[in-house]
Amino acid sequence: MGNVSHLVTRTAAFQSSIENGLAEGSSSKDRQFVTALARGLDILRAFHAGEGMLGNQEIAHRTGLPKPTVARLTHTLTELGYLNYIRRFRKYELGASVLALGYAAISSMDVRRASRQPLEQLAHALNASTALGGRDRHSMIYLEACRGPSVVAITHDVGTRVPMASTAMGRAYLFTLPDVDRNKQIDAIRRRWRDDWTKVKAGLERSFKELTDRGFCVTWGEWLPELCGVGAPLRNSDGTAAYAVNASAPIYQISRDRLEADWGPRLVKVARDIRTGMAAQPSITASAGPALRPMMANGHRPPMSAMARR
DNA sequence: CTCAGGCGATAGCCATTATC
DNA sequence: GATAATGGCTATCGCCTGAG
Repeated sequence: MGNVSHLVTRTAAFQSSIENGLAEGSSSKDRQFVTALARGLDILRAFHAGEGMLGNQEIAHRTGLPKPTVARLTHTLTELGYLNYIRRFRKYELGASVLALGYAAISSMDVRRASRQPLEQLAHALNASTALGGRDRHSMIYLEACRGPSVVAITHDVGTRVPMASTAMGRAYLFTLPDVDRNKQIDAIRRRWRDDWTKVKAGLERSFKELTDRGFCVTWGEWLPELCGVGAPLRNSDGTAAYAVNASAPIYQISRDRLEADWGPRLVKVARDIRTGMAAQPSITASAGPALRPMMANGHRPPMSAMARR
């Protein structure tokens, strides 16, 4: 495999790469598509984990929106609690209402509960980082993340976004999509990486062959040069690929042979165990709701948004 | 302390688009 | 098709910082 580290050599570089054309996927002819809403959501997406505050100028740069438009939207989002304005720095940070949305989404995912224990056990057994991911437009986003006892170099947490094209998790997800959906995603990837499409395509093809032959794929320094990993798809009971799992570690900690002979088969088994666990568990709304949403004194449950605002 | 320069925010106007 | 809402462009204002 050639050196493709220049494609995306840092997480920040990847984050920048997804900054442009955020509202893509919409059709100008689609009368049901509300552009203003999409733009508002794009502004929220401009904020990345660990980056702190952003000013309107930076948001405008990241989203490709005009500054006055950004100013209006950030004002509106602030009024609604989705952004906080820090007067001292004249910048914005994500507000509590965003957390409420994220919490509401993540707490209702059966797959996340079913995956936690198997991923934790695997992370400890391999001394690796393991994760469950789902699609986020043309990226993968971590829905669960576990770390082995002495993994020092990888600090990806829940909410981390990684590229679909150059990670084992993303390729595993792509592999099991229905043809029509996969082709759409690959078209988008080709547009995004048009300058390096030959290399990206070669990587995808190699991974798809591995997935066909063995049920998992291996990446070696293709996203971050110091990182390697294996990925496996996680299909819904109806056969569609809704998620993917991975195990990753710094390159110096592991040999490629061991990735292929040991980690891959183990990850495939974990994916199978998670799917079995999902089938055995009742819906979150029936089983975990009370534990997640404590009763108030009057016997009512506080709304999620109210809990997150505290 | 003053001033200039840089940066970010926004008001005003007008064109375009969405909605009814 | 009428009206309201949205968005883009430009100019300007205000704040901050560093130099003198």
